[in-house]
Amino acid sequence: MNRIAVLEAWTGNARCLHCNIRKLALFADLNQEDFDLIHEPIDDMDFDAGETIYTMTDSPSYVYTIRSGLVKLVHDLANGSYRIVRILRQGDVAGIEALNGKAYLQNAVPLLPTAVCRIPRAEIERLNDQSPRLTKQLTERWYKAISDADTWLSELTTGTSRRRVASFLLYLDDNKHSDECYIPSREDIGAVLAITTETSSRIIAEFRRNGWITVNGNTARINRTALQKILLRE
Amino acid sequence: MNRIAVLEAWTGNARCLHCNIRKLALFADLNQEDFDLIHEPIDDMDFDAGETIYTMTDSPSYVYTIRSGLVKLVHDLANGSYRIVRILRQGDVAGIEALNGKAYLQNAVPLLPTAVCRIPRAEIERLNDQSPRLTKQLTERWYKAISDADTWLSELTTGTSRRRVASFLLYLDDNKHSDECYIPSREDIGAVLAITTETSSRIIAEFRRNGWITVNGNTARINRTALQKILLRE
DNA sequence: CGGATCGTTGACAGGTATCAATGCTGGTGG
DNA sequence: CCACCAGCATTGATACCTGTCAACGATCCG
Repeated sequence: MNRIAVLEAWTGNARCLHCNIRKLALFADLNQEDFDLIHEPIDDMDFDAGETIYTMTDSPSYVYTIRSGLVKLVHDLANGSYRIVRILRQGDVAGIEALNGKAYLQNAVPLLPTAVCRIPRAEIERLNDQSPRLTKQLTERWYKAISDADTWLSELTTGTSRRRVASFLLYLDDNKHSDECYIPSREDIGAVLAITTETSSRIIAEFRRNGWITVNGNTARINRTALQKILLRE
Repeated sequence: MNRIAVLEAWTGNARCLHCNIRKLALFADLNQEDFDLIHEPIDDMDFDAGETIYTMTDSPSYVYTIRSGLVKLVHDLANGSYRIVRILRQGDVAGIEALNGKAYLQNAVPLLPTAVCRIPRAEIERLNDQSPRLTKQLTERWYKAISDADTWLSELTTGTSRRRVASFLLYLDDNKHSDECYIPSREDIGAVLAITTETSSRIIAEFRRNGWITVNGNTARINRTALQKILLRE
């Protein structure tokens, strides 16, 4: 089960108003008046890697904004394996599909220690009804979800597995915070790219031998030029 | 270039109110009052198979509701090939990402003669601001787009190509109108499943020889039980 | 009737999955 | 503190699958 630390209950609007990632977040455009409409608490929560933020069988009552960390969206398959359909990072929204009220479409699992703020669906609906300032951000989030899904579908599942790994590494590198980017386990890389663990391991190892990436635990430094050349060929 | 037949300009709200697919469409929940808010014309348009409804380079000024027919969303790749990221049918919305104002994410191309109604983005934004009755349908459409994208990503790009073809045929059969379902060209099947034209041809031919599908031009009758058995194995 | 387009099939090379074994590393308990 | 263990990464051998290149058949249409 998950270790969930509710750091503090939301009691006023000060914390949202002064949130240090607010310009990235769903509530970016809201003003004082909007925050006064919020009734239920918005909780900050911390998760360790491998815990579960939500699963497909949970009641879709919350939307999560990622304050820090990295989260994979995992779709379980009938045969017991799984696919990773997206990776979310700071400022991204997880579980936006809860707004439709049907169900979460995947399980959300942190790849790294991750901090989120958990927003009740009812509050988003109230705000959206009563304030015009949330609509734009919501549209933006839906758009990003589809855009990412379509990009993954068309770019990361096309071509040889070397091409896919190179493409995925470049994607991870695009989203890095520091000079090194996070590298998932070989099994997770396989689940993103629809290849086996062994194949992803072989290719990562080959890239290391070629000097195209320098792996350091679960991070790596990446030679973008070398990897981009593969995209052109394969 | 496309042959676009504007059947008639929208001059009142009678046509939308009495639209025979309205209960399926984006405007399902709107009332007389809402329709009175509409200023710009909503045009009915007919397209032949292979024409273009919109492309990624078009200004994202319209959202399209599909009245009849079948539409593929085509993502062009850098190397000249393409991937089909979704197939839309009656009641579905094409180009919902226009609401964010950035760009269409794919090209929309009919697989069959297709009738659409073309709704200016500005009208949807006006209605969404001034009436609460569009929000639910819009959320529903965003949800469906993501749900479909994630399902395609996780189900149709996983496993052997026989498994993928079987899975895709079952998907097509789920959405059929009559007792036969539409079968795309072998090249398009390949673009959906990330396999080559030859491989999809071989597999379809094999399924025919096995009696699991009966192809008739671009439609087919499908033995669901036989194909479902493949999904369990591969 | 020819030509164009699409579907089918063959041969073969190359890529990937599978099965299996061996390192590697971080954490745990004696 | 160190041996051990569990989990992950790596690598090898091999069979199978898929892409590639090529040829041929089927169908439609001018």
